[in-house]
Amino acid sequence: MALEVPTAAPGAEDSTDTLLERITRQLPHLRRSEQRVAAIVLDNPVGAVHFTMAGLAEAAEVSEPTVMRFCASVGCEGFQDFKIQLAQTLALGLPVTHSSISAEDSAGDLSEKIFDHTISSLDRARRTLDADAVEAAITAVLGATDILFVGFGASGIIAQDAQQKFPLFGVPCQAPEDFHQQFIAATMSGPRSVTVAISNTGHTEQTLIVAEAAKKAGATVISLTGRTSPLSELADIALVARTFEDTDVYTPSTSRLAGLVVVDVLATGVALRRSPEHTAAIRRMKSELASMRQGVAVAAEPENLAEEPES
Amino acid sequence: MALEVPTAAPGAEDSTDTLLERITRQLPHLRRSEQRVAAIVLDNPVGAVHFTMAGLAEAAEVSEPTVMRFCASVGCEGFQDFKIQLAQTLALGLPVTHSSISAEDSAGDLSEKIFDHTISSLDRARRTLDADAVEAAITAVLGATDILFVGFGASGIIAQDAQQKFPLFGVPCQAPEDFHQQFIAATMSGPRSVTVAISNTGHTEQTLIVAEAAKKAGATVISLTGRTSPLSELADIALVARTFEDTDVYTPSTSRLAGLVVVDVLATGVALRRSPEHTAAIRRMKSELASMRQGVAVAAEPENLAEEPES
DNA sequence: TATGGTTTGTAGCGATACTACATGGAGGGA
DNA sequence: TCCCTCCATGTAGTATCGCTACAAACCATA
Repeated sequence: MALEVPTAAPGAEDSTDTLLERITRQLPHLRRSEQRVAAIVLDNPVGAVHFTMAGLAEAAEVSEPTVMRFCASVGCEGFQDFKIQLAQTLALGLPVTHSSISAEDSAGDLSEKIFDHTISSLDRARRTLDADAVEAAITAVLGATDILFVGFGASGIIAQDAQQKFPLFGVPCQAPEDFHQQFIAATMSGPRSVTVAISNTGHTEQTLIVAEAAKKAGATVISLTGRTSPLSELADIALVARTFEDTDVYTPSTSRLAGLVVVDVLATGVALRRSPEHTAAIRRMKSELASMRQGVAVAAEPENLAEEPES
Repeated sequence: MALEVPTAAPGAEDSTDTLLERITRQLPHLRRSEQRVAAIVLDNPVGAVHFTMAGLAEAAEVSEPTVMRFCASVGCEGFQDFKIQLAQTLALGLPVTHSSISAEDSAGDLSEKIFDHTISSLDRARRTLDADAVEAAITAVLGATDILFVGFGASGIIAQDAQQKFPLFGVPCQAPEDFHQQFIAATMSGPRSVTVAISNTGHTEQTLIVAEAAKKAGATVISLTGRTSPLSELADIALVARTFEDTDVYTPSTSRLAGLVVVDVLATGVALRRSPEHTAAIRRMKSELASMRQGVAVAAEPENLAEEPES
C-alpha cells in the first residue's frame, strides 16, 4: 500500500465523523507505534489537549515524527490541527461510547455524562442531516393545506411538540395519540395534505400502517427517522437524523432530542418563507401569550388557546 | 488598577462562560488596541481559529505582545490556550446571538444555525446546572411513592416525556394535561408524593397554583425552570437549567430540550440507584418492546403498554 | 542468509509563542 | 503651558515548538 500515507484507508478525512471516532475506526489500520500514540490519546482525551508534541511523544514512548505521522493518519493537517480538532471534539463532550454511565457516578458526573452524550448526539445529527431533504420538506409543507404528525412513544412526544408549533406552520396541524385516530386522519388526507411520520427505528408497525394509509390517500409523506429504514423508503421525503445508539439500558435516548430540533428547523424554515403578515401575527401572539401567562387574563383555562412557545 | 493584568475585572476566569461570551463581556474593559484584536476575533471567530499569533497581530494592526495581553485579558493562559478555547467554543456552534436567522438562509444554513444554537444552549445548561440540586432531586424521588409532573405548552411536553419514563422512576407517574386534573392530582398528594413543576419562565400562573396545592398537601415539590423565579422559590428543590433566550420571533425555544435532558439525568440517576432486579426488569421490558414494535404481537393496540423508549 | 520494502528514529531548520525592556503618548498638577 | 507621571504599546531577543529530510533498524520473503 501507499508508503508514507496509509491514510488513504477507508474514509479517514470524512468530516461527518468526530476525531475520536476516526481514531477509533483507524486504530487497527495504524502502524504499531502510531497505535501507541492513539492509545494514549484515547485513554485520556481531555488531558491530551494540553500535550505538546514532545510530551505526547514521550508519553507514548515514540519519536516526534511518529506523532506527526499519527496526526496525518487520522486525517489532520499537522499537530496543531490535531490539537484543535481534538479540542473541538471534546467541547461537545464524550458520547457514552467513550465514558460509560455507572452506578457509582455522582449526580454531577451523571449530568455531565448525559449532557455530553446528548450534545455529541445532536452534533452527529447536525453533521448527517441532508439539507436537500430539509429544503424539500419545507417546500412540501408550504404547499400543504393541513399537516398530520404521527408517532408512538418518544416519537409521539415529537409529534405533540410539532403540533404545538402550528402557528409557525400556518396551517391546521393535528397529532392524535391514538392509533385508530391516526389511521382515520391519514385516510382522510387529501392530495395537498402532508403527513409527517416519526419513528427512530423506522420499523414501527403502526407508524408504517398510518404512513401507508396517508400515501394511499394522496398525501405527501415526510418521514423523520434515525436511519434509512422501511419508513424512510416509503416516504416521499426522508429526513434522517442520525444519533448515537443507546449502548446500555441506562443511556437515555437522544433521538427524541434530534427529532425535536429537526422539527424546529422545519417549522422555522416554513415560517420564514411565509408572508410578513404571518410574521406579525406570530409576534403578536407571542407577546400576548407572555402577558396572559402571568395571570392578566384568568377568566377561563386558556391552555388550549396557544400552546406554542414554552411556559 | 493593576498594571499588566486588568484581567482582574469582573469574572474573567469564570469557566461557566464560553470564550466568546467572555470576550464580549470584557470588550469595554479592554485597552484600545486589545479591542481591535477582539473585534477581529468576534467578526470572524471561525477564521480566527487558524490564525497564527503574527497573523492575528497583523490583521488587527497591533504588535504580537498586544495579542498576548489580549489573551490574558480574556482569561487564557496564552495564545495556544486561547486558540484551543476558541476552537472549543466554536465546536458547539454559535448561538444566534452571534449569527441570526434570516429569511435568505438556505435550508442548510438554517439547520446549521438552529442546531448550533440548540447545542450552545445545552452547553450553557450543562455548565449552570447545580449538581447538588440534582442529587437532592434524585434522593427525593427515590423516597417517593408516586410522582406528578405538571407543565403547560412546551413544558407540558417535558412533563409528558417524563411520564413516559416511569419504568425508570419505578413508581407510578402521572402527567395530566388538563389544568383541573393537575390541580386535583396535586391536592390528592400525600407526604411521600413528589411533584415536579415545570415552567421555563417560572411565572406561569397555573403551574404555580398547582405547585402550591401540592406543597400544601404535603408533597415534596421539585421545580424545573430556566431561571430563579417564583416557582423555584416556592419549590423544595429547585432545578435550574439556563439556556439562551429567544432573541427574535424565529429562534426556536431551546429550554424544552434542556428540560428534557434534565429529566433524563433525573430518571437515569434514580434508576441507577434502584435494585438490580429493577434493572433486570427494565432490560427485559426494552427487549420485549423492541420485538413487539416490529409487529410480533398485533392482537390489540399496544400503545399504552409501555411507551418509554423511542419508537 | 541476503535483499526488498516498510517502519521507526535522528538531526537540523525555520517559525512560533512568549518575555524583558524601551519608547511613545495621554492626562493632571503647578 | 510645560513638565512629570503613569499607562499603553511596540521592539528586540530567546527558548521552544512543530515540522522535514535523511538514515538506521526492523521484518518478511526468497
